[in-house]
Amino acid sequence: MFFDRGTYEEVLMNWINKYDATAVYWNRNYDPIKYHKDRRLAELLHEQGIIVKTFEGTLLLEPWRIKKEDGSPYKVFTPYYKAHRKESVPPPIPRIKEISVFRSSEILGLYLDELGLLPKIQWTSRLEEKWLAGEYEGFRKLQAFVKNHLKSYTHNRDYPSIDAHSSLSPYLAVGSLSIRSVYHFVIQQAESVAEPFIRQLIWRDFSYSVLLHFPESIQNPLQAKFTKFQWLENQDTFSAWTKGLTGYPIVDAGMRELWETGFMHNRVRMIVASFLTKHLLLSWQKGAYWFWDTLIDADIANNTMGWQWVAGTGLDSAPYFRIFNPTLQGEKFDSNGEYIKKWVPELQMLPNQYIHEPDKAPKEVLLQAGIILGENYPYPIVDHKASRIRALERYQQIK
DNA sequence: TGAAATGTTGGGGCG
DNA sequence: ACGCCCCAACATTTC
Repeated sequence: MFFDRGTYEEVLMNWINKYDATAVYWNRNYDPIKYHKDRRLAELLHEQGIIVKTFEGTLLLEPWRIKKEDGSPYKVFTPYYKAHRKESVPPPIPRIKEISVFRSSEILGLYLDELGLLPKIQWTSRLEEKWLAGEYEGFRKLQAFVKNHLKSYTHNRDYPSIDAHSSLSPYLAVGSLSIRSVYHFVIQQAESVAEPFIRQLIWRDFSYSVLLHFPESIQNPLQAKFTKFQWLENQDTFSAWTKGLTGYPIVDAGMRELWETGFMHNRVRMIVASFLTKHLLLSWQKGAYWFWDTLIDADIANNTMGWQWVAGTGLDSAPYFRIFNPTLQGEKFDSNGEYIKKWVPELQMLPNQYIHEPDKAPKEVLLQAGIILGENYPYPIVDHKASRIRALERYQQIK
């Protein structure tokens, strides 16, 4: 791998001239901005007489491949999924054994640290502990997942304290692991074992298909009527949310897991997103931007679709009245508080009975657990019942 | 990929 | 023994 500095057209043309390159190969990228940039680059290279070959390495099927009979894009997942399933996913291209281009010692790139991009403060150490980069590590995770967790995936995937997910999302997001390799590895298992996971992979294809047809949905609600929705502006509640200081343990645990590891369990992503948009009435765009900034697996299509789904502004999204109760969600999916205690250590001594609502615990119990509400753990920043009613009223106006 | 409110049923306590 | 009430427990409707 080599580094250089400059706009990518400049750098590439410079290298092409320097090494007399005759062809440039790359994998297509479907982030709308990058996609158009790549298209312009291809034209530029073409004009210069350079051969350009691009490949599919990001999705199971190209985002324009699955369309309804009338040629319009699917807007609902299940029919998309069925149509997708009728197509066959091409196998990955075999590994290239040898590239006879030039010796890598002849290439004069910059060293990574010459770019001045490495952080001066060592904030990445927790991330590096959890995530090893590269295809080898991604494939190792895939093997371990299929061997140990795929069978129980459907049953366990909603429980954040159980290690039942694949952990492949960062590798897929940055492209260090080919999704087609993942597909063809998983599909060797019995259909009933493989299919629930494949279905999740197809959500990813679906989100790219939607994004391709509605690129402005990164910024704007897919349902136009939500353009006039008045989200609140409140730096205090937003800041409490980002720091995991909302007083709702499951929300706080999720936000702190995100901050420390760049990852958050999917069930908890839905809970914290629902809390931001419904309980705090802060815009999903604000939440999406925070996720984009902090998630190691940040993926523009998945992120956009996920947030629009929760906020109820998307095409095939949760109805406006579907508001998660953070206490109930905690009780259902982290019943013994294991996940909460891992990420919110100040609640570690609190008995399970009160772990999802510390503010309901009797004084003696809190004292015993070393918790002083308002000092080392916050009171709930909003009242659940009141915020639920407030959100329903606001959303009702849009309906 | 919800939760709350409301409706229905049936067992048990009790006069 | 019987009717009445209470209220879980479950089902349905509504937001």
